[in-house]
Amino acid sequence: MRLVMDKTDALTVAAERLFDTNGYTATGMDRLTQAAGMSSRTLYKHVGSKAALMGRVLAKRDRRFMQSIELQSVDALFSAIEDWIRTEGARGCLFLRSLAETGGETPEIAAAVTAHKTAFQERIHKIVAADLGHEDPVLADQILVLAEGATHAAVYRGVAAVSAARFAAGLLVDARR
Amino acid sequence: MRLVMDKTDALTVAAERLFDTNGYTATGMDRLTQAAGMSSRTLYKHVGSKAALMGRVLAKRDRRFMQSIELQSVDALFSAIEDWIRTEGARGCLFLRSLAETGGETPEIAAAVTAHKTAFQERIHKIVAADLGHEDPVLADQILVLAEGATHAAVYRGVAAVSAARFAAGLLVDARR
DNA sequence: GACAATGTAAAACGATCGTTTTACATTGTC
DNA sequence: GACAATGTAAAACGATCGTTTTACATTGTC
Repeated sequence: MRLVMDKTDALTVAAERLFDTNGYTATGMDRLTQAAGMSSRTLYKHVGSKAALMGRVLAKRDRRFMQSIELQSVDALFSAIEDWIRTEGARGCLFLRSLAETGGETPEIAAAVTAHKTAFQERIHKIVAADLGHEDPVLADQILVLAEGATHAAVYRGVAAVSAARFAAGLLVDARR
Repeated sequence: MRLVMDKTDALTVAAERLFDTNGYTATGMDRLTQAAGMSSRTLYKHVGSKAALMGRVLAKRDRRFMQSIELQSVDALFSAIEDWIRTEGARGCLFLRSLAETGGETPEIAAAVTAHKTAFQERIHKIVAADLGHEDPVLADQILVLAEGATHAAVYRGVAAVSAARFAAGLLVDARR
């Protein structure tokens, strides 16, 4: 485990913030090099291209988000989503946004999004199974929709959207217990 | 009522398609003029700027979407969302996407998104009230989250996401009846 | 302390961005 | 049929895009 961030990590962190708040296409390489304190030559030697940088950003975000939802109950899931939104803000899912921004035609981005959403679905299935004591794919699909809805309704409704999702999820889980 | 589309309408239709499938920032004005069969001079005389064009596109999409959900039951709402996705595809809400793409800093877009989401929320409250026979803001918030979730989960789960939302919505409505 | 590796700053690449202008043709109206 | 309005095609505006190159400084290793 590294105790300090090297320059490449710092670049990824800075890039995630810029892409998230300003959009992938609208963020220029000069803003990225400047924010990372790195020359463009070094940036290109390390990551190869803007699309590859976004691939790293999304892979890292996937790890970070997935770690924050290593949970055993549906209620804890929505609590974690609320925490995430409180600290990170709510601008909609960065994965879906960057996929749509690029028309699904940037391979590094498309691959990262598929990997993340597959992992996210599987995680929700596991959380539902742990909560209920058995698998329930039907309920898991409902919880997935609520989680995605909380993330996106929060853009204009704030954490109230997550509270509504959490309460609804509780009712749906109880209906299946 | 006009029976044929004039050139400005054709431009808005073409622009909606291009912005929706390729993203707002990634779509250049030359692709727009070409798709609309219109010189750039005429385009600028009519709409003023790219941001203003997007404002028109979003205003028109708002009207079209809102007309498609003039309904009196929650079940019919999700049926309409499923129809919409079957004919239009699912790339996530164009309003939220263009807002995020521009960092919320393009006035024409920010205004159109606020107007749309306010109207959307109000419509869901009305649909819930019509279905239940009385107002229920708590249920309406839950339905809003499910609708937003269906829209975005459908990007990778297809219409199955809408079916899951529809079924969950039925349970939540029954719990309040 | 030689030297390869790795970094920097800055210019340059060709392409494309949104927008305006030029020069002219087509249209609709009195 | 004169003439203002409205259209076109195409060049041009300055800015910026992602990426590469040049010329040189700093670093780490034997």
